[in-house]
Amino acid sequence: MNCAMSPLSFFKCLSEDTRLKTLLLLSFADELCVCDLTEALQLSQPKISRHLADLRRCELVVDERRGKWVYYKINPALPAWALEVIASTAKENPNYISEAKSKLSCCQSIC
Amino acid sequence: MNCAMSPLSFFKCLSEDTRLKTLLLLSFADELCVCDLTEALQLSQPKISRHLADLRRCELVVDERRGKWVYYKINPALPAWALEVIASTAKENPNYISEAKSKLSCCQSIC
DNA sequence: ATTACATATATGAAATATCGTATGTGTTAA
DNA sequence: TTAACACATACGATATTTCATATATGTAAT
Repeated sequence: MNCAMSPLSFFKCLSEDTRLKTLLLLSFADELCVCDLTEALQLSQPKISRHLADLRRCELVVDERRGKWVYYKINPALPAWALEVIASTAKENPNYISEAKSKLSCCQSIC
Repeated sequence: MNCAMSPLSFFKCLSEDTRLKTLLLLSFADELCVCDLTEALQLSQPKISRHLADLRRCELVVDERRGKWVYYKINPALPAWALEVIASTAKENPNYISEAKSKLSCCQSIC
């Protein structure tokens, strides 16, 4: 996935299960590290990491290293319409992420 | 593309250029036939038709035959959040469809 | 019935996306 | 400086999507 912020590349990012769930979880959690996501989604670390790299390349998320951990959050500089798509999708589709969300109740990187 | 209305299949529909432009055009034009879309997007009839079939399967659009023509419109029964995603994407990304829109000024099926 | 036109689908080839596994990089603590 | 941990990336293999081309279906008019 070969980005440049356009509606098409934006939706391409949202068109894969791991990336979509990651974005929706971030829309609730504000900030998560890679190990939180591997726990929540029950997926391998390289798989999570690869999809986070896609999201970074499209500038849908920004990362920040703090010590051993790398924290990701939704890019606050995204256009308003894009932020709203993510927020309303998260809000209106609770079932899609409820299971992952429950495994996030106590973040690995904090607790 | 193997649908059932879920956020994931919704965004998969929006993740391809032809399908996304088709939806955004429909969001302006209300109703278009296949030949309008081939004109506006300058693409082959089977290509348009195939993508419309995907959109139908996911229930993002509904079709109605009237005489020789088949008219498509956005499925009015879509959940509100999905309708809003389409509408706000169309509104906030005028450049993405301006060229196609200009070739639609006089619909083939009507004029 | 035959023709013309609008649209739909089947088929295999080509392009693209995704994945598991192995390995590399950066950080911390001993 | 070594070890342990968190994360990133490279590499093939596989799966999925997309496409062009050919052909089928449905409608209307003759």
